[in-house]
This record gives sequence, C-alpha cells and structure tokens, in this order.
Amino acid sequence: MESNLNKGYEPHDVERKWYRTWEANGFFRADESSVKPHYSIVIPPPNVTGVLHMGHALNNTLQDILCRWKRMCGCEVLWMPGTDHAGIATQNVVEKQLAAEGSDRHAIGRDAFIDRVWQWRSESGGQIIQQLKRLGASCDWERERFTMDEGLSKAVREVFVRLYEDGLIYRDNRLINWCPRCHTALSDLEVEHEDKRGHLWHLRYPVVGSDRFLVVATTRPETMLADTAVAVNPEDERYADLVGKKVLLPLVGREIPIIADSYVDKEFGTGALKITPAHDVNDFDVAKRHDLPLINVLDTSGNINENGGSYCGQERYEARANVVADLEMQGLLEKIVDHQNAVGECYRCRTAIEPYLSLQWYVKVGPLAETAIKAVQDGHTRIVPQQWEKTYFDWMFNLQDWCISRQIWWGHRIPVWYCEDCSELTVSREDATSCSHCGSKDIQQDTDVLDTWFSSALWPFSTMGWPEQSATLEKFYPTSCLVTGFDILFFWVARMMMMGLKFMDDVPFRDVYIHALVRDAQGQKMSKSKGNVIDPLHVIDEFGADAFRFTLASFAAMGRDIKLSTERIAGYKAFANKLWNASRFTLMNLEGFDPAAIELDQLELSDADRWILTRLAETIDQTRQTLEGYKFNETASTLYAFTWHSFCDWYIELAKDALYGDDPQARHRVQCVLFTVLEQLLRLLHPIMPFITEEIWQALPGSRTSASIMQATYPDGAELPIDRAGAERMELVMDVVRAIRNVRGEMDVPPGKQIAAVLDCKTAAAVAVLQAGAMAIRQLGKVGELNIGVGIARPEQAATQVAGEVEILLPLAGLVDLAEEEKRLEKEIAKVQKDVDLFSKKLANEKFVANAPAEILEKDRGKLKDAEEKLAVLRESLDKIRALK
RNA sequence: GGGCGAAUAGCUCAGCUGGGAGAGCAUCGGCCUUACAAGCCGAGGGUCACAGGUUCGAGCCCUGUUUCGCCCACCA
Repeated sequence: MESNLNKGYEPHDVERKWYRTWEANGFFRADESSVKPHYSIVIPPPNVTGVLHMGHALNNTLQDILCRWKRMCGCEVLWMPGTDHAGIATQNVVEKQLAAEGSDRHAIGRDAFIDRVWQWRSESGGQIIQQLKRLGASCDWERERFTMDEGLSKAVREVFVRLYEDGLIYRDNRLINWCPRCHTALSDLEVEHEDKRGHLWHLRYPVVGSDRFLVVATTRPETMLADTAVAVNPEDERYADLVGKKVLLPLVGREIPIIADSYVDKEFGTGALKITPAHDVNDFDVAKRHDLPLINVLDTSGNINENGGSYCGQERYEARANVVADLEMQGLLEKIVDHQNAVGECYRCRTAIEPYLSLQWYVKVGPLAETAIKAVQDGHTRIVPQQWEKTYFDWMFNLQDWCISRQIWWGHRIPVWYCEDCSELTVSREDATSCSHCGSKDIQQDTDVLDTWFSSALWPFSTMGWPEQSATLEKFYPTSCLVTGFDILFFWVARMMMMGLKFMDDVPFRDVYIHALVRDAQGQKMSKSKGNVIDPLHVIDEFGADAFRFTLASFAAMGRDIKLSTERIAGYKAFANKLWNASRFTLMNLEGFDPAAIELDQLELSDADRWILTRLAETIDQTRQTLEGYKFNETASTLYAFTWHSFCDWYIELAKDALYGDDPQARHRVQCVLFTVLEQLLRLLHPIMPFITEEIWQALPGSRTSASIMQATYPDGAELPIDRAGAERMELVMDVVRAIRNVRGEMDVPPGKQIAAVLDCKTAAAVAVLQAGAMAIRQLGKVGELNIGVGIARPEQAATQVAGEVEILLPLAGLVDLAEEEKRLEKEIAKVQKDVDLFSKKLANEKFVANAPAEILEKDRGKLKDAEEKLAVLRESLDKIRALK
C-alpha cells in the first residue's frame, strides 16, 4: 500500500509552497466588478514598526477564518491589508537610530528627518506583513495601504478641511497632556494612569499680617513656585476668617489671595488647596472662575523655567527635592504623609506627563458621537459580544473634545497656513502658496502633525479610494465585520464610527467582533520586560501554522482572556498529524478509485455508512452555525471531535473490514463514503487549517472543479443522505462494542486475546441490527465466537453488561475469576443504582410530575426504565456469580 | 470613585432560551492491533467560590459576601 503523503506531517515546505501558489494565482484578489455578494474586512493596521505578537496572530487568524469561509460560501471577499505610520512610535525608532550616530533630528532638520523615516520604512518597516503571510493571511496584498500613502493623505486633508468648514475643528489654548520626553501634546486617551505610592506634603504658607500659617497639602510641592492663590471651601469654618486675606508664597515671596471655592474638599488634606492654574487642570478651572493669573514655571522638557527664580534650569524632580529641603530649612514643612495617587504617563514612553498650557487643534466630537451612538442603538452596527455595547455607550456619552495636534514631525502635517501679514488662517486641501484672505505670499504652514488615530479613523473608506467615489467603495463599503481587541475600542473603533458616518453617511462596519486579549499561561500580559512573550513565529516553526491557528480558534471563546500555553498547541499539532494520517489511510485505500463515480443514493449503505454521513451532516450544520455566530472555539471543538472521535476512532476502523475483504462492491461502497467524508471534512477545516487541508485535498484522486481548496464551495450537507434511524442502529452496535471493551478493560483481558460473546436481545429488531453489525463487533471487540438471538442459550459463568435492549454475556471460562467479576459487577451496580434512585425520586415528586413539560417527563421515565432494567440484569448476574463461588 | 468580567476535575478552559456536570492535557491500568506510540483501548477524578432566595427543578435567574482581573475617572 502506498500513498503520496509522507509518514508524518511536516508543515514547513507545505506552508511555503501553498502560500506562494495562492498568492501567485491571485486567489486573494478581490474583484469589485463581481456580481457575487460582497464580504469585506479591513485589517486593523499594525504599526509599521510592529513585529508580529500573539495579539496580531489571534486577530488575523480570526479574520482569515472568516474571509476563507466566506470565500468558500460564494462571496466576493475583500480583506484589505495595510500598516499604520504610528507617528510617535516610528519617530522614536528613527530618533534612536540618530542618537546612536551621535546626531538628533534637530541637527539634521525636518525634511532630512522625514526622508530618514521613509528610508527606514523601505528598509525595515513592514516586516509584519511578511509575518502575517506565514500565518496564512489571505489578504489582497495588491491593495496594501499605508496611512501615509498619497491617497490616504489626500483623504486626511479632505476630512480636516471639511470638519474645519463645518466648525468641527477648532484651535484653543488649554491645559493639555504634555509629554516632556516626546515633546508633544497627547490626547486624554494616550495618557495611562497608574496608581503609585507617593507623598502628600503639608506646606505652611504664612498669612500676611498675622503670625498664622495656612497649611496646604500637595502631591507636587515644586509646583508651588507657580501658585497664584490658595483656595478653601466657602463652608469651611476653620478658614472663614481668612478668605479675602493673603498669604506670602514661600521661596518666591509673592503675595497671593486666599479665595473660597466649592470645588475644594473640606475632608481632604488640610482643606486648603494651593492653586496652580498653569499646572493642574482643576486649578485651571478655579482660576478661570476667580480671574487669577497663570504662571508657567516649566519648560517643554519638564525643567523649571525662568519664572522659577533660583530653581530655574532644574529638572522637575530635582526641583521638588530642593523645594522641599528649602521649605524644611525655613520651618515651613509641616509634615509628609504617605499617599497613593494616579500619575499620568505617556503611553509610548512611560514618562510622567505634565498638564501644560498650550495652543492646540481639537475636534468637536459632540455631534459626531451622537450619530455614532444612534447607529449602534438602531442596530446598524452590531457589537459582538453585546456586553461591549455598554462600554461603548459609556465612553461615547462622556466624550471630551479630541486634541488632534502633535508636536512631532512624522505624520500628516496640519493643512493650515498662517499669514504673517493679516494673521488670518488658510485651511486648504492643496498646499497653499498664498493667504486666502489677503493674498499675501508670506505664509507659514502649521508645524504640527495630526494624531495618528486621525488617519486610522478614516481607514475603512480611505483605503478604498475615498474621496473618489470608487468602484471599491461602491462594492465593499460598509465592511461586513471588524475584528479587533477591546484595547482599541475607544482609540479606533469609536472614531471610525464617527468618521464613517460623517463622511460616508453610513456605518463603517455591520458587525464589530471584539475578541479576547492573549496572555501567558499565568494570565499575565505578555511583555518584553516580563520576558514571558511567546513569539508566534517560533510557534509556527515548532508546531506549524495550522496547529497554531487551530489553537487560537479553540481558545477564542467570547468574553474571556486567553491564557496561551505551548502544551495546548502541541495537542493541536497532534491533531494535524491525526488528520494527516487518516488521510494517508484513506488515500492508500483509494487506489484506482474514481470519485466521479460516486452516487451515494445508488449505494446500499451500511448502518455504519449512514451513521458517519449523518454525523457529517450534523457537523456541517454546527460548523456553519458557530462560524456565523463568531463562536470560533465551538467550531474548532466540533470539527476536532468529528475528525478524531467519529471519523478516525470509529468509521475508519469500521471501514477496514470491507477494504481488506474480498467483496468488491462493499469495498467500492466504503471507498465512496470514505472519500466523501474526507473531502468534505477538508473543506470544513480549511478556514482554520488552510495549509494541511490544501496539501491533502490536492493529493486526493480524481479531478476537482477548482484549482484550490480555497475556491471550492463550503459544504452545506445538501447531497448527504441523512438517516437518523440508521445512525441510531449503528449507535446500538457501538454501545455493544463499548460494553465489551469496558469489561475487557476492567478485567485486564489482553487486547490481543479473542473472547466469545453471547448477545441476548429483547427484540428481533435488535437481533437484526446486531447481526448486521456482527463484523464490527467481532473486529472492534476482538470477539471470536459470537451468538446473537432472543432468549438465546446463556453460558453458565459469564461477565455481564447491558446496552439498551441487549444483554452482553462474556463467558468467563479461562478468562478471569469469579471474584474479579463480582467486584466489577458491584461497582457497576452501584453506579446504576444511583441513576435509579435519582429518577425514581424525581418521578415520585408530584409537583415535578404536575409541572414539568411532557417531553422532560417522558425522557426521565425512559431513563428510569432503562436503569431499572439494567439494574435487574446486573443483580441477577451478581447473584449467579455469588452462587457459583 | 464609577463600570465590567471571572471563580466549574490536579492544570487550562467549554457549558446555548434553567431539565441527569463536559473537553483537552495530566494521572492510573492494559496495548508496538498492517493510517497514526504525535498512536490505540479502558479507568479514576467535581459541595460548579460562599450564604440566602425564586422554581417541580439552579453551574445557569435574583440578592448579598469573599477573592482575583480589567477598563474608565481632573479630589489636591
């Protein structure tokens, strides 16, 4: 016997070979002129600086499963790939390069720096795209986009100008989040808060014209240099007499007023709050109410500036230490209390951010959010799992205006020009050469760039050619589904919703499927610093892409984090190997077989055939349903169970008799069924395991209607003969086999040893079923002499088991001793007795009988009857054994 | 401070609109049976976190408690 397949499955060459073939033949290509129904997904564009991590692997595996499945279902599928220019992250990478060369971006200048970034991108950017290919991602790579592409830049300009014209973009001078290391403003979302142990310093401010002190509590003593007032709660009797007076600000010598404002919490600290309007958001608001001056004591690097007097030039934490020391020396430090509070950090470099007063551009999100909320409320976009809707709404309802300007160089430059002559703004889709107000040529473009997420927000339509009314948009917008992790629900999903609705007048996607985050086996977030990162590429090397994908799919239950372990992946590698070997077996036995001759309805199918075909039909049904509902883990386990436990464990074993026998008709019949089941199974598995299924599918005999399994149709079970009665008959045969195996196993009968069996049936129908299945019983139960009948002659000493209406009697002679069988029976009886007790108690309950649905009652009555009958048989058998002892 | 989620076998997790607790791995026993030892056959293992409640019936629904995890938030 031979087959074209190697003995064990070796993924590497197979993966490389088929991926190349698919790509070279354009199988990933989407055709906008197709008349087929559309299915489209835009990839969450990974950062151009990115390397494939587990999050990407999961995210893209799920997308690929959907895309391959929908393609096979007859859809015209567009999976739009690309990368994100990742402003700050990418700029940081290139700045590090420059630093290594002893240079920096200011030394080489803006234009040269931008050139360097592009150079970096062409050399080492986008390696993640190659890595996605190793995963098997079937993106339409010919359409690959980059958020800094010309087309996408045009879209960005268009959106900026239109939002400006609609009054939804404005410039304002406010306290923003400033990163002193990146030297840029950040949106609220880009600031991460982490609780840290710190201190609360109690400082004494001398009250002018008295010998009293007003004690303020602060977490940031160095900012006292910029205090312009001290505030107390108007209800606070302790300080009522001080309101309107002044304190002398220590170290600085400035007199500042004591004011009353209800913002101050009497209970916190001392109840007196130093007001530092230029360095605290709340203080800023208080200052506005009381018309207080703003004093900024920090520069853009977080050092004290010239307003900080003698502390000028000191780094902020250095200044803090010095301020505290100086106050202490002057007896103005009352005490230091331990205190925990949340410090805002830059999400890119973890530097503590400063609230910093500056002029920035904002998007007014109110009106945009309103439509985005309504779209979800009205069901135009469905969030799956639905629990995330609440999070989405909560965030949308509390949205602050979005700060979109960044003081970095790498990104979409803000299309605004300032006139030196009339100081008006020119906001333009094209690069402006003159002021749109006075015509002056003396204009300067804004030096800032846009938040990276501004261009990402346009991704679903900018990648499809917008602002042109392209055929791609026509065919594929709105997209069918967005697959993403919840970590970017706010950053990205919410903003795409707003922009899509604003500019396309329709939601960007029908479904948003939110998947879990991947963690390590201990449930920790994977991170380089923790050293617990599992590299997807190593996993692919070691276990193969298919095993990896299957693992991810089977872990992708909704609403829970994924704890990934390599043990689990190894298990699915074994699964791939199992499929491989089952295929080898099938191919070995299909020599000279022509699948074109298969006509299932012309064959005299055995119960085993009916059973496996019916099981296949059920599997098809479940597979389609679970994929439709994004229940990837259920898809995986359905297919796993069918492949291993139905097809391999039973059907292949059952098939051997006919395959090795000398009845050509039986052989042909089994070949037809084997081929049918394997071929459809491969198609069912293909979305999850694209490589191995293609390799095997191509090795099948006969010719296919399509060149690749990718283009074959997804099974729908239409042509399968579903025969539940036949399947049930087979289940009885299987139960008998299991019962025989159980006794053999329990009594340690060597597997090689043949035994005799007597099957005493209650009905002639059962006899017929078992006679039809006699060969299976002999083969799988290793039974030699087999007698089947109603009220048949029974052996004197026998081990007894019961399967439905069949008593199974295995003559003990020479096999085991009576004591063994007695023990086994006692155990079995105890088990069945429990069932009898349970159901008789249940059915004795009048309320249960009165209230439970008839269907349940009937089921339970049947179960009780079965258990009682089984119990009687086993007891009788036990009595006999005891009598014989 | 608000919100969300989790707690089920030794481990990792499924468990649908409430109807006799499941899988994989691990463990134990037996097998190199002509697709597969990356395998085959069998077995053991659970007070479904705790306390109440609703119900004929609760892992599932309700209330409270405990322990973890995450997200959001301008109390110095």
